[in-house]
Amino acid sequence: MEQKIQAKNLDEQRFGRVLPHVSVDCVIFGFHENQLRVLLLRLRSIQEWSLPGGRLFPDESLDDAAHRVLKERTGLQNIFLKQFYAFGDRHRMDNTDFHGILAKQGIQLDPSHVLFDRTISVGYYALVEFSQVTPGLDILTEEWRWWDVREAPVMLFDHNEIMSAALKTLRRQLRYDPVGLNLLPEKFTMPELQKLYETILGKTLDRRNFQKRLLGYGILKRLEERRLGGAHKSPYLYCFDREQYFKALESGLEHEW
Amino acid sequence: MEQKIQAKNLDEQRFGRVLPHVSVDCVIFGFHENQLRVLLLRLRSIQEWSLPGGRLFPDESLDDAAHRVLKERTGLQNIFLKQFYAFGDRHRMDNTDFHGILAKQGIQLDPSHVLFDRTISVGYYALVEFSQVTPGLDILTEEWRWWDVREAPVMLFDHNEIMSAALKTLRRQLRYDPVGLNLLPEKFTMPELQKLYETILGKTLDRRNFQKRLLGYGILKRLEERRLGGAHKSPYLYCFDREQYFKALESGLEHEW
DNA sequence: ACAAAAGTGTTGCCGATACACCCATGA
DNA sequence: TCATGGGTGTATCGGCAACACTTTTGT
Repeated sequence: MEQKIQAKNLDEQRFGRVLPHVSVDCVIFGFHENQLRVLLLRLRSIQEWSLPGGRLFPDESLDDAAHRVLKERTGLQNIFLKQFYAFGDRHRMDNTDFHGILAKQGIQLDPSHVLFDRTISVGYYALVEFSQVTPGLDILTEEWRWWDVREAPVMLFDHNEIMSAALKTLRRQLRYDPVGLNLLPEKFTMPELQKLYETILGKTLDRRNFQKRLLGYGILKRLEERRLGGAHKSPYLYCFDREQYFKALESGLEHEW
Repeated sequence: MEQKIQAKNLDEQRFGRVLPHVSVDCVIFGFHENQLRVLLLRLRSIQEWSLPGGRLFPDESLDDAAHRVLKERTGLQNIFLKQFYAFGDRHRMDNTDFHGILAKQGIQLDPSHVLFDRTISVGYYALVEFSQVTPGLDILTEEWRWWDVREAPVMLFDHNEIMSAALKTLRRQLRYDPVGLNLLPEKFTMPELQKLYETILGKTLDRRNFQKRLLGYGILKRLEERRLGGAHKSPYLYCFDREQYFKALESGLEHEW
């Protein structure tokens, strides 16, 4: 009975007023301790981890839905968020036996329930500043965690594939996306920025050439401060010159990596 | 009565077994007489032109649906086809009064009919060889026509926006897509290939540099033949070295335009 | 023979890479 | 004082753009 009520709540709160056959999934990237990470969550009673996602309300655009999911998951608004691909394989959801899982909990849902629909998912990727994120748990979510992209677990449905596609897009888009601005804190050093690029690209870059290049874009401001406490020579702090940054992005940051 | 039957047919043939809320739309590019063209069609009783599109059968992937639409429209199979964006604005279909149009014909459909659903559309673009296309008319289609992309008419829904987005993607993807191979006939001259690129990019290119660059990729084979009948010096004919082409595409054709 | 189009070669510039030296800091 | 990391400068190389001359063809 308890369970039945829960199923009913679940239905009304999450699935009562949503469109069938369409969803959004967000690959939320963060950067911490020199690792590129993704925010994943594990749904109640489901073993596999999954990407934060959700369905559309009838009056909501795809973009709005993605922003809403992001806000529900990270508490953040006005985040950099970009659609990158729609996943529509016929059997993309076949690896999960929802009926079995729910049955074990004594939850019965009609076979025509939205949850079992064959669904096209539109993928978005987000760049967020790690330290600002404090995900909340909702009724469906049992656990959340940041994973190193290289060590991501087996996920629900085709979510591993979606994550890989997001990463690939991110790499190709490095020139056009405000990567540093969104993934790093307000102030950062040149080596830190370089580490971010190296981590995303998965290869090392020449220190001197990197600095010349990035400064060449004219989108960084060097501050008077330096980062103290390091074991060696203290590096300068930089921040983004937002006005210049967005101006530069429109024309693309040229150059290949 | 006649009309009612038609409405019923329409329903069974086209909408009886499809998913609601999702569709695909194809921007089909061709090249003819030095113009980049798109294949548009006009649906029966609807004034505006539209992109060829359709809904998904329950057992069909997005890609399969796009290929099916393409085949229905052009008779072509194994065509270069690429997904480029999902369009999901809340009001993207608001500019058309289906109820009014159908009412004028005496066709009554239930307000919950799939046709009136709020729909997310996944955009694909295709590159086809103009001369090979012979579109067929189906029960819903009244007229089809190739339009110069620069002179496309006002279209249904947000189809103008979808077409623009496709064109923008095509330009950015010039390096990665087998543009020439799909849009030109088997054999072609260097000036013809250059015209294609110039038309897509919307700007003129230096003849000598263009030739050096394209030949530099090592994906073209020069034939012994020349194109005769021109008023002046007869140019060589080329064809693609398919093996080399696909090998080169994997690494990307480098270089920016 | 002449006009118009097509084939080919050379130069110079700019950006990216490769590489070396000096400086600051904490242990 | 030394090891380590951070700041800065220079030489070279390659790709692309700019550009000119010759050849072919139909009229």
